[in-house]
Amino acid sequence: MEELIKRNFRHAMDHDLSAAEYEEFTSHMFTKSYDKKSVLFQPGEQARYVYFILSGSAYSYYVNEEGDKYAVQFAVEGHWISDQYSFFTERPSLLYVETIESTEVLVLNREHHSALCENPLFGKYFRILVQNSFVALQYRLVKTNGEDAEHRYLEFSRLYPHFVHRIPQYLIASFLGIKPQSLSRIRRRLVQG
Amino acid sequence: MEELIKRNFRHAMDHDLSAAEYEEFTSHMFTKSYDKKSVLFQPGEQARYVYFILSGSAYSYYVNEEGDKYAVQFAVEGHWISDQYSFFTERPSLLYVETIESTEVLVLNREHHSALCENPLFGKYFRILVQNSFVALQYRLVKTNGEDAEHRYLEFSRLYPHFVHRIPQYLIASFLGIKPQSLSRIRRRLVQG
DNA sequence: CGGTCTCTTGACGGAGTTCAAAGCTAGTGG
DNA sequence: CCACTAGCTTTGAACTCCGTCAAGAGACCG
Repeated sequence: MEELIKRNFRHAMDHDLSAAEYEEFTSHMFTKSYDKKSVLFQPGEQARYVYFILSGSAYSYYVNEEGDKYAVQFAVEGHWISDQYSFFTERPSLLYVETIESTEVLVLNREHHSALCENPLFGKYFRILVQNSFVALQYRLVKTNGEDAEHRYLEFSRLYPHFVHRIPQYLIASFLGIKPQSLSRIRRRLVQG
Repeated sequence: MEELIKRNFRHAMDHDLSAAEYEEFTSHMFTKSYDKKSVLFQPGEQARYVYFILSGSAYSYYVNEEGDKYAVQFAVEGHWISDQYSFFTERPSLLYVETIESTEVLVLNREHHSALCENPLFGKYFRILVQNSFVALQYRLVKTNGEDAEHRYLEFSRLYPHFVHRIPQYLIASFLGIKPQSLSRIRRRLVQG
């Protein structure tokens, strides 16, 4: 777990956490374990926590009025996940967050998040996380809007190769905005011709 | 212009700018005028400025490899516009920003933006702006992904009623991810049936 | 008044959905 | 350790929405 967090800081900010910094950073978080397919929170509730995944995987998704499910974000070891909208505005979440596999997370609540942000190092770290979320979302909008499903799938495979064989196809389909049947057909086309 | 900015602060943060604060906020910005259809910056360039619109309107958009154009954001008086990704990361922009009408803007560059952020009041203001951008983008993804074009258009009309009769239809179509012909047919259906 | 830009309308085609059913696979309990 | 089941993936056929191509009608500006 220590190595995972330090690597995350190195990757996001080119900064090696000292022992004291690591201590401060993790002092108010606690670990929690979930079975597969556990719901961490749902629409209506506030997202009171952000979760750092230590092992396993989770995803956030939305269900529209017709009952169709659409994945918003996938997260594996070393990723953060939550509904940032709800977490920051304290308004009810629009999203579910649910584990895919059996998963262990570090939990951070809003008060401790704010407290950590008083330290410029951690403030900057969390600002970069928000910025990265924004960038990923805009990139997704820009690169997938107006492309057909095959392009979207190829782009997804290129960006997240480690997800392709780890996340169930019906979830990838819901991320791409298509039905599992369509993704199955696309994959067949790509293999055959 | 003064009223526009003060209203913006009131709306974003419930804060009434004092004369001194207003002075500090605007001291390093300058105004600039553009004809309609002027390009403020394009892909490849860095977005070195953020623009606050005093009068007129502008939008950001993306052009894919096939040459199709997709609007990302519209902005009228009292809105900010830029490519935040490029502005914050200093990497080349993915987007165009272009005026729709003849438009007057306040211009703020990165150095002065950083300087303003040293003041906690303005730091918070700009953090809220980024947060709002993120929220709007996620909301758009969540509310339009998987809906048909008619739903997307109705949602757009509901969220931005003032845009519907001010932004040309072919730009609204490009925002919705459809062709102008399709939007025309959708509008006819809505009026008739 | 002529030219360009925008919006409308029609006919056809293609990508993705829906409905339905069958094959796989992994996890569970006997 | 096997058998069964529930959930995931694949496949087929009919249908729907939107895109493409093409052409015409308005609107705006010089």
